[in-house]
Amino acid sequence: MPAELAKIFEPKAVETDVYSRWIKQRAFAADPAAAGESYCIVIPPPNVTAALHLGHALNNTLQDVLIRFRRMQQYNTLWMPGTDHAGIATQTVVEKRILAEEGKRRTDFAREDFIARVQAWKDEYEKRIINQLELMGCSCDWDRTRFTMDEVCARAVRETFFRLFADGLIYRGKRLVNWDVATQTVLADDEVEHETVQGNFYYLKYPLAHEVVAHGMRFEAITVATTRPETMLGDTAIAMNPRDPRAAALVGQMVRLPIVGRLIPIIADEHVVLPNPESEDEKARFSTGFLKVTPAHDPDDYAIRERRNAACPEAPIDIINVLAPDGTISDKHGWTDWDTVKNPDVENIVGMDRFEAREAVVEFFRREKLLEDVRPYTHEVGHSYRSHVPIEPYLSDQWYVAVKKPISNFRFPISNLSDRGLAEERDRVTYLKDTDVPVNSLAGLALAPLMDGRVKFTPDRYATNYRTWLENLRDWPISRQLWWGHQIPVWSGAIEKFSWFVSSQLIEECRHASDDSAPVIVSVPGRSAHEGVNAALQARNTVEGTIGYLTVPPGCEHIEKQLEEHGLVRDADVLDTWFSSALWPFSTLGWPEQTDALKKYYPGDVLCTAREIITLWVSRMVMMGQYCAGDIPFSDVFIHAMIQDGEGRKMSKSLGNGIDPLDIIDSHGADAMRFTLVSMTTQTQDVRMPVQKMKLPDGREVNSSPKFDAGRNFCNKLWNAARFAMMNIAGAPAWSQIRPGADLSDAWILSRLNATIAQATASIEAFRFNEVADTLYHFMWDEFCDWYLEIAKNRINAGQQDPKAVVAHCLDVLLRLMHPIIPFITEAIWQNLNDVCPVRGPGAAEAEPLLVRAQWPMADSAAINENAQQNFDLLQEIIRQVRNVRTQHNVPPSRRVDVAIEADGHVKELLTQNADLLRFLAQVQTVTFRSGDEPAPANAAAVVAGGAKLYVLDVVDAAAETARLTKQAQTLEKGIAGIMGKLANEKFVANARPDVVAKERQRLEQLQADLAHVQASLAALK
RNA sequence: GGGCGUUUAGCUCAGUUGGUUAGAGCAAUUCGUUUACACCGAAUAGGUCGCUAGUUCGAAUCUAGCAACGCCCACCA
Repeated sequence: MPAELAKIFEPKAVETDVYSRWIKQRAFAADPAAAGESYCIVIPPPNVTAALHLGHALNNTLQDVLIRFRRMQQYNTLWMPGTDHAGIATQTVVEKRILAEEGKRRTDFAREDFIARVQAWKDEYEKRIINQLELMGCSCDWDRTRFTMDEVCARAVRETFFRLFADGLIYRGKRLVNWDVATQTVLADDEVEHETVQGNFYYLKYPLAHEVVAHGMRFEAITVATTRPETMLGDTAIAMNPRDPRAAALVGQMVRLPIVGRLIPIIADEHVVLPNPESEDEKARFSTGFLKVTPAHDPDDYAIRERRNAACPEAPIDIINVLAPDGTISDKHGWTDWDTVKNPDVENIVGMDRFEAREAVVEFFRREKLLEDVRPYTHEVGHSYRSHVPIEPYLSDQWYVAVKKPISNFRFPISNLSDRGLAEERDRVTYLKDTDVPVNSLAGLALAPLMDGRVKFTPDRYATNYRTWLENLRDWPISRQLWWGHQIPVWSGAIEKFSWFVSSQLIEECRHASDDSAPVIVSVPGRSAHEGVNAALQARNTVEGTIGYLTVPPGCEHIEKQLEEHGLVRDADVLDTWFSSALWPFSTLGWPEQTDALKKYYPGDVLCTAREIITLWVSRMVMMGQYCAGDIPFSDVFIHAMIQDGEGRKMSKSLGNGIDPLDIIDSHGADAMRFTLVSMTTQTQDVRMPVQKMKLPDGREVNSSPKFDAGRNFCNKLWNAARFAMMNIAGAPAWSQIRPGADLSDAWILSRLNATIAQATASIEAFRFNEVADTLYHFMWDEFCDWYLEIAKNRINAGQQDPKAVVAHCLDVLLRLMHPIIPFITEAIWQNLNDVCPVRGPGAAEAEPLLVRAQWPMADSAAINENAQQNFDLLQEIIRQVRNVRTQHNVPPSRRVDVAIEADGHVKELLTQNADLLRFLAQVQTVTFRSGDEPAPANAAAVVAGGAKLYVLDVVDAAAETARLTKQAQTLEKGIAGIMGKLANEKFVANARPDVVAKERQRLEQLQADLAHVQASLAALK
C-alpha cells in the first residue's frame, strides 16, 4: 500500500486486499479454547432461493457491526454463517426454471434426480450468497459454514424428531388443513396471507324432503347463504340456531340437496348466527339462519360435525370430500356416497376446477329457480404466501407437533415460575399466568423466557407479537408434500408387519443408539399418545391392517434398510422448513454432540432479524432451544426495520424497485453502503429508500438511491482527513512529551473525542444504530475536520508539535470507533497510520497490527472538559458571525480583515489567548482590544456574542449592516420577550425547577446585554 | 374484527425521562478552487411538529378523541 493515499477514496482498490488480509490472519475464526467471555451471533440463514437483496445487506451489516464491536472489546466472538434450504420456496423456483427451460415437470423426474437438480441450484446460490456476504465485509467464521440440510444439521433434525416422538409430542392427525392447490402442499396457519376479495353471497334454496306445517307456519324449502356454492356438493347437514323460532319445527327434518339429491338432516348448533337485517354484525345481516354444513371443506363446519357427533353418536353426520388435491371436483377422494348419488348433473360438474364448478352450481340453481339472490360481499380470503392462490380447507393426514401438551419427565429443569407469580396451578397442571399454556409444554418453554425477562426484544413492542402468538398457538403441522427437505423419518405399515421387529435385537440397538431410555416408538392412530414397545405388542391385538408408525433414532441406517425390506414404507413427505430452522442456533454448533463450540458459544447472545419472522422462526428457536439444548438460544432479539422504496412499497422483483447490494458496492463501495444502512436503522418499523436509476461504468442501468451518496461522501471525507493527517503527523512527539490540556483547541477536541467514545459505545450497546452513525459523523466531520484540523493545520505550520500528537490520537480513536460500521476503509487507513505513526495516544506501545483485532477505546472521563467546551462554543459563535459579516458585506475571501474587540474579564482573557483562532478561521489580519468608552470606529460592522463586541473594521456597506443588525435585534427581542413572559408568570417561578428558572434568568441577562450592543451599533449607523 | 406502527423543512429522517430560538443529510440560494477533500469549504433561506380537546407554570414529547397511510394477526357461512 502506498505511503500517501490516493486523493479520492477508491473502495475497489482496498476492499479485496483488506478482506484477504483478514482471512489470511484468520481474524474471524472463533476458538472455543481461547480466552475471553463468549459472544455469539447466528446468522438468520438466507434462503438459497435467490441472491441477497438490500434487506439482507441491512440485516447482515447490523450483525457485523455488533460482532466487530464485541470482538474489539476482546470478547471471544463467533458469528456463525450458513444458509437455509427453504423447502417450498426453493423447490418452486427450481420447478419453474426447469419448466421454462426444459418443459419438464417435477413428476417427470425420479425423486433423487429432481433433488439432485435442486441441490445443484443450492450449491450455486450458496456460493453466490457467501460471496455476497464477503463483499459486504461480513466477519463470519466461514470455516463453520452450515446448511440446514447438511449432515450435521440433519443429525440434529433426526435427534429432535426422535425426542419429540418419544415424548409423545408428534402425532398423526386428520385435520382440515390449509391446502395450496397450486403447489399441492399443506401450509401452516402463518403461511396463509389474508387478502380482501370482492365476492358474492349466494342464496341457495334447498327443498325440504317433506313439506312442514307447524305453529302456523308452512315450509317447503330453506335458504342457505354461501360464498362458496361449489362446496354444497359435500353438504351433509344444515345447521340452525336452537333459539331460532323456526327451529322447533325444522330441526330433525330432512332436506334434499339439489344436484346430488342427498338427504341431509337439519341439526341445531348454537354457533349459527341468527339473521338480523338491522344488526351491526355483517354476518347477521347476511344470514338466513340456515347454515350449510360441509365438514370436509370448512373448519367451522368440521367443528359443528365434531360437536354433533360427540353429542349424538347414534346418528352421526357424514364427512364428504368432493375435491381432488389439485382443486378440481372429484369423486375419487372421499366422496363416500358417490355410488348412490351419482347422476348426470353431478357427473357434469366432476372434473371442473373449483371456480368453474362454482359457476356451474350457481347456474344449476338459477335454472331450477332455486337461486334466491346474489349479493356482493367483500371479505377476507386466505391465500398461499407462495403461490398466491386461494387456500382450500382440505381434509388430510398430516404430522403434527403438540405445542400445549405437558411434557412429562422433561429432561431439563424448569425454572420455578410460581414463586415469582408467573405461573399458577389449575387441575394439577401448572400454567403460565393468565394463559392456558402449561409451563412444561413447548409453547410454555418459549413463552416463559419472555415473561421472566431472560429474552428481551428491542424495540420492546415486538414482545407483544411473540407473546400473543404463543398464547394462542395451535398444534404445528410439520409435514409438507414436497421432495426438497428433510424426509420424515417415519416408517409405516399394517401393524402386523411390526411383530418381527418388536421381537428382534434391533430394538435394543435403537435403544442404544438413542442414548436414552426412550425406545423405538410405535404409534397407532386412534391412540392419542404414542406408546412404547408394550403398546406395540398390545397393538398387535388390534384390528389387522391398522396402520402403525415407527421412527428410529439417527445413525441406524441399517435398521431403516431392514424396515423397508420387511415391507414398511417411509413417509414420502418432508418436514416443514421451520423445523430445521428452529434448531439453527445449536444444530450449527454440532448438537446433540457436546462439542467444544456448543459448550462455549451456546447460549448465544443476539438474534438480529426482521419482524416478519418473529413468530415463525424466533419463537420456535426459543422453543426448540429450551426443549433440545435446555436453554434459550439468545438473550436479545433485535428487530430492525424493513426497507421500502420511496413510495412506501416493499422492494420486490415484480415491482422492479429492488436495489441489488452488489450494484451499490460496485458504484459506492461496501463501506458507503454499510454506513448508509446503519444510519437509517432507527427504531421504526419501516424505512424508506427513494429509488433512482443509475448507470454503471459498464453501461448497465440499475436501481440505486441518492441515500448512498451520503455514505460515499462520508468515506471520502474520512479518507481525505486521514490523508491530510498522515501528511502532517510524521515525527509526532510522544504523548508524555505534550501538554494536551494547555491549548483550548486541544482540550476541546479531546473532550469531544472522549464524549464521542462514551456516546458511541452506549448507542451500540442499546442497538441504537442510527445514533452511532450520527455521533461519529458529527464528530468526524463537523468537529474534527471543520474545526480541529483547520486549527491544527495552522498551528503545525507555525511549528507547534502538540497538535501532531493530538491529531494522531484522534485519528487512531476514530478509526477504532468507525471500524464496525465501515471496516474496509478504516483497516486500510490503519495500515498506513501504523507505518507513519506506530506509537500514538496515551499508551506507550505500538498500535495493534490489524484494526479488526484492535482494542475498542475506553472513554477517559478526566478528558471531558465542560469548561473548554463552553469556551470553544463561544469562539465558534464569534467566528461564525465574523464570517457572516464577511459574506453579508461581500468581503472577498482572500482579503484579511482587522478586528477590534470590546470585552471584559473572562471573555477578554479567552479572546486574548485564542486570537489566533480568529486569524486562522475567519481570515482576520490583526486583533486589537479597545475600551467601550471609545467612540465606535467608522465603517465597521459589529459582532455581538456572549457579552463581547467585535468590530470588523473597514467593511463599508451601511445598508447591509443595518439589515444584518436589525435582524439580529429582532431575533434577540423575540427571545427576550419569551423569557420575560415566562418569568412574569408567578406560577412558573414558583413551580419550575429552580435550576430551570436560574437558567432562564441568566439567559435573559445575556440576551439583554447582546441586544444593548446591537442597538448601540444600529444607533451609531444612523 | 383484534393488535401495532407512522404522521416534524421540498425529500428521507433524528428529537432519550415534558424545560434555551425544534435538529441532521439531501435538494435550494449566494459566494469560493487559500496546497486534505468540489464526493469540498463558507454563509443563507426553509417548519403554527396531522387535526381537536385536555393535563401542566411549560407539550413535538403525556392523556383522550378524530383523520390519513402502512404492517401484523384472525375459521372464506
